[in-house]
Amino acid sequence: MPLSRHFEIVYMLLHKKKVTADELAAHFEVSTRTIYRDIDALSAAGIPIYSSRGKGGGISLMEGYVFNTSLLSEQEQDDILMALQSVATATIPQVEEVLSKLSRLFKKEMENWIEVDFSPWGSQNSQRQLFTLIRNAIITNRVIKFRYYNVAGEQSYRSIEPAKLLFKDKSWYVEGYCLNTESYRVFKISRMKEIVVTEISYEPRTVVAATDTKVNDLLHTIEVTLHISAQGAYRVYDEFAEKTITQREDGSYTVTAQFPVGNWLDSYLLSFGPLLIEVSPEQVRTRILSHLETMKRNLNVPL
DNA sequence: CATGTCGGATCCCGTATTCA
DNA sequence: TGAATACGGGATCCGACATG
Repeated sequence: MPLSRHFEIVYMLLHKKKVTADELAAHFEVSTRTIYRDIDALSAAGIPIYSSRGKGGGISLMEGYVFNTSLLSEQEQDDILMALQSVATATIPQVEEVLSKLSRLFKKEMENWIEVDFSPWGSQNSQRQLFTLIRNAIITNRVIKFRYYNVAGEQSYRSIEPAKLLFKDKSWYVEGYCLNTESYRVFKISRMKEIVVTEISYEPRTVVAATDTKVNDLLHTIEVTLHISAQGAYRVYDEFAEKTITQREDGSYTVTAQFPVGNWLDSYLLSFGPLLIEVSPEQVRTRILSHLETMKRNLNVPL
């Protein structure tokens, strides 16, 4: 998928001012020729990328060019996802802006830019249908009713005026005005059962408050601090919001972010492999270590 | 259509050589 | 001695063709 590679190239260039085509080729496991074609595409898309020849040369961005890093902030990714999935609903102002920014960079099929995986942990195919159902309810302004299980496992029946679909931490959420509690709430789609789109229509309410905290409350999250080596730059900038990242003097990164507690977090952290230098808090570190011990035993690696 | 391979062109730069 | 020139290695660039 070339578009995501284009993004990564730009991000690498932002943080290492000069990179040779060979390095990029090795990093992406493609040929240098392909890298040059990417550079071509990027500069054709209006990114001030240039390369200097000869010894000590390499590919770099124009001096002083500050890429709008908010381009990839979590919020905007969410917006893009939403926009891509429900093109007709473009009622959220930021979406327009983000899409035009993107289309300026990548004029062509940006449908492929992000792969939406509706079933990250298994074969929950039904989530896709739910998603479509809720999306249609939003578009047509219909109240939906459903049975809901909260974090504590308690169930309740809700009627909401759905306002917005959110994609966060690998799951879909619907935000809406809950008629039972008369307030805006966020619901995790996978915990919604027996969803019914009613005939009752509603007038879209004016302001939908941004609800990062609400979503986090819902998720049982924990604040985790990661120390990731400089070689992990592309993952850091790909996967974390700008404001959570601090670069150290030696080029490595410290990231502090909210994560959902559980096995997913463990696998996620393990996926960093040698890029991960430190992790806190202690309880998370211990879990990772015990996973590694188990793996060692399973694979019969001598201690 | 994106990618890889090949071959060659071109450039930059440090170093060695030549020349006035 | 100092300036001009030659050379070679490292790097970008590009076209043509093959592959899947």
